Amino acid sequence: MELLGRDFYNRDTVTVARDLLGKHLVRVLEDGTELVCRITETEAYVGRIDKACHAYGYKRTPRTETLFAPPGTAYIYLIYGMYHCLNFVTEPEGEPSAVLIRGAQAVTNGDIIAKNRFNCKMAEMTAYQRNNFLNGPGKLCRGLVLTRAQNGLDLTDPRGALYVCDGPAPGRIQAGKRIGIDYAQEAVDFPWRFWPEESFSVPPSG
DNA sequence: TTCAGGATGTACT
DNA sequence: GTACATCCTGAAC
Repeated sequence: MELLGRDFYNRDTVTVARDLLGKHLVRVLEDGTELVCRITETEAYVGRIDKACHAYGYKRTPRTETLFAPPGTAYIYLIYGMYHCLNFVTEPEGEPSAVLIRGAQAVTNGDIIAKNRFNCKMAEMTAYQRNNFLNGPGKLCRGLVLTRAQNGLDLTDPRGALYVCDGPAPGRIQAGKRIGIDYAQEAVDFPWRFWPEESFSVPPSG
């Protein structure tokens, strides 16, 4: 599969969010094990105009510094004290924008991902666990062993611990409002959340 | 199947 | 001190 390079991320954030659906996210563990997932849900965050973005209005803090990095950088932060969220930085360096990866499906080494999530093999998961495997940003990071230790990684380095490759193109793409940003005033209604029609019959609740 | 509540710690006011 | 781009559990239906 073809590695996505800097040019892929150096574009309009909403476009990148749509184009990431179906792509293969590759996480290389310390021992060389490759965990591969197909991206099934994304959200766009655009600091220039978006009150839901941590760097709205170009606000620079130690946490948001990664959002000002070059496109193709991983932005990972801690949320609610115990979970992590994975984002890909987009647009030219200095434009604080990113795509949140909200959901995925296991492609390879599913048993290792299942062990990280539920401490069991995929075949041993309950029906409830199968339906709630990687369908949320915190769940995805848990399954792929992503924490703030991976914040700032270069996604365009094929020898790095995290990168993205081409994948099977999705069919029709659906759009909707973003999740968990009720504080963001007019931005709560921006239809910047995307998922392939075939992934869900109705918009997932989170 | 849905829902309320709690866990938990960092960033920022 | 307050808010937070979340998730899990257990109870009610």
